[in-house]
Amino acid sequence: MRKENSSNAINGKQLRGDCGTAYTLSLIGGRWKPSILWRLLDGKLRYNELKKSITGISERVLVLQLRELENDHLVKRIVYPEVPPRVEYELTPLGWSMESMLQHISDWGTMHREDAIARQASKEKTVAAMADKG
Amino acid sequence: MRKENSSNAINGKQLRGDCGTAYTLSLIGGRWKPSILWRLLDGKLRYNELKKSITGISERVLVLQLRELENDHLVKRIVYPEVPPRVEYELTPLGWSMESMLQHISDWGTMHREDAIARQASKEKTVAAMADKG
DNA sequence: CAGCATCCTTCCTGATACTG
DNA sequence: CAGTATCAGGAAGGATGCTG
Repeated sequence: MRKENSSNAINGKQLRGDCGTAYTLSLIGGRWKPSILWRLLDGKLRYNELKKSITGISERVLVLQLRELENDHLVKRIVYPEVPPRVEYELTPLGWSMESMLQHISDWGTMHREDAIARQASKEKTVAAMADKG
Repeated sequence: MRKENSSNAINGKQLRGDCGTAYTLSLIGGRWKPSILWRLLDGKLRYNELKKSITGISERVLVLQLRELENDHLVKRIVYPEVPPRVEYELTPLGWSMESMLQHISDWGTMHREDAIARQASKEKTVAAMADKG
């Protein structure tokens, strides 16, 4: 993914050595990877189904992320030698081993996102009130 | 952080709405944030202690990430009005609420990083063997 | 259908020098 | 001590057009 001799990559290695967290995040930290994995938890999907279900992703990025997930052995790519072509993506056992972890992450996010939104709203309210006065 | 009108930011919002996972990752997905949080799980630390304990991080980045963590209410910044100045960072209750999740993520990473390294090694061995033959 | 190639923009990161 | 300011480089992400 990264040039191995860039200081970027070197620091990344130190981090991975540092603790497992960084390693895990290097796998699922991509912008769209959680969405992809999340959808595949419901079962295998075709390329086009993935594309349509993830609003806003570009083809280029989708393919890139899928290839990375494939390289990391989280996702399996199955090509059917047909015309028209058909390609399906499904989680590998390693991918499935993430299920409870993804659930944990999602739960935390869902729970605390509410708080964050409430905080944001009250903040904007305060700003609005100040603007009213000023 | 991002310009709100960029398509980048819009897609980010959709993602956050998509599932809690993306929200959580937007908080801890930064390159150095896991390291920072991880260290603060051992107790509060001064700026310089953090800097020294995280090898390779630049001051600028450390400050930026700390500010983001502060804005997200994961970390509290305590300034002591002394000379020389002293600033300590500690986890907020919200930060502490991440503990088991971070542990989960770290455990997964530690466990499966071994596999990945082994895979990588056997791959390189194969390549080397092929090079020997060829 | 499933994707690759190309070009472009934005963002992130790091190094260096300076300050209250 | 605990930062800030500025600049540069590289990586990630996006838009579009084309192909087996």
